[in-house]
Amino acid sequence: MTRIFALVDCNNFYVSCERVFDPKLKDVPVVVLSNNDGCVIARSNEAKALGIRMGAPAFKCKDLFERHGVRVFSSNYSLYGDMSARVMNCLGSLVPDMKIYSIDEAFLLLNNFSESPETFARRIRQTVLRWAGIPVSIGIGPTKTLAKIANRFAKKHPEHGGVLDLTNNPDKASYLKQTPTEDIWGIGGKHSLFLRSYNIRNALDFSRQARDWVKSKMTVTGLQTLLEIQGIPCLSLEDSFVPNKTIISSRSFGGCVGSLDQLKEALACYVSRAAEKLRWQRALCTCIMVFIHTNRFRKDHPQHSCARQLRLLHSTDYTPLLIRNAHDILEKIYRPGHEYKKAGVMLSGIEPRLERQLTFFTPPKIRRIKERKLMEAMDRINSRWGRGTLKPAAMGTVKKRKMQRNLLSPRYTTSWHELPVVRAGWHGQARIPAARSIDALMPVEMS
DNA sequence: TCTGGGGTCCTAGGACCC
DNA sequence: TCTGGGGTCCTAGGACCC
Repeated sequence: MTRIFALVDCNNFYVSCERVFDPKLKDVPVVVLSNNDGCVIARSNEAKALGIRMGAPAFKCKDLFERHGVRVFSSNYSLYGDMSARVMNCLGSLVPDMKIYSIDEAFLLLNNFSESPETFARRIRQTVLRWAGIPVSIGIGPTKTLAKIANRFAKKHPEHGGVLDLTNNPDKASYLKQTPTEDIWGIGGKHSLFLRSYNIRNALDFSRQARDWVKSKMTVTGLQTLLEIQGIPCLSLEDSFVPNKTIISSRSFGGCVGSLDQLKEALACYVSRAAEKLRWQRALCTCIMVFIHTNRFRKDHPQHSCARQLRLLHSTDYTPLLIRNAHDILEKIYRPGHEYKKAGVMLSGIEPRLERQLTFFTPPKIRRIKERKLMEAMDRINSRWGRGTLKPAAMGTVKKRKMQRNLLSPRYTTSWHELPVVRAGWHGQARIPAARSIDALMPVEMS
């Protein structure tokens, strides 16, 4: 049976989240910055029109921001994560087969509905807008890659009303022709330049290339993209609960860190966070990698970047053990006399807890139970009272590494103290209602 | 002065094993 | 002069995605 894939993509997601609660942001240029207010990672259409590039360093755009009155925000992941959950819950209530692809995207299967895929997609679009307050675009096609291409047109060209179906579309060739190779999902800058040298400039040109040639030049992943564009599905919807194969936790520092002790504290925080994610997916890891970098933009400073991996004696999710191992690695790779800008940890060799491979060094059951109870208690307390309520002492007690987040909006939906106020009335200063519709303020279940 | 964080998959080469 | 065949695992790097 031919499958019908739909890709639902939230428009300028982070900006849209800010706009739900602040109507003054409508029709004005808005951007959201990465951690430490470093780079531009989301732009409203008005900001895009000003020529602000994705990933542009914020300090280089400062003048432009001021000149055009661009509203600038630090990233507010509490808000975006919660809004994403609302959108996804909404989609999940409308279709049975769905795969969340990223914080702002999900693939759906649109087979077996009484309405036409396009009509149904328009209904999905309206529902998400009403329930979550977030505008989305929906592309439809016989493969995921074609659905992606359709989505691009649905988003860019308002005349489609936010939905485009490329399945059996008589104008498919024309749409492919209007899709530059670098805009094809799976073809990035390098391959796009390479294709250009062969005068392959758009998806239609690419779709006409020989399979053997594409495979030899772009490996099997390139071949997969070719077949998908030709309408032959290579990518399935997949299970939504496939565990990650690696878990990374890392940060750039607001300033620079030179001392081993400070790096150890930072690393303990990252390990602790990664181990939490590991336990969350009920898994254990067998490998741990630590990396540190100096600031690669400071050519005038001595540079050092190093990563080293260690295979653990037995699989684990026990934070103290992971911190100990991370510190051992750090001591081996650390070089005094350098100002480090970033550090991180990666856990890999991940196996489900229930399928644990015992080794000669696996601790006896009684100790494992003790460790499990300790971690469960810590996770429970932190989930009830907030992250970091209970933490390993190795993380330090004083917050020294401060992240730059000077332009943060309130956590409208996840903090009691920061809820939007409709009208202050009898108890003080007025905060104007923020939501586009009252539904946007309600948890999805209530709408 | 200031340049994010978290993932996936593929390939090649070296060390090592029998 | 001639020097096998078939594996695994690890590391490093590249390319891509959001």
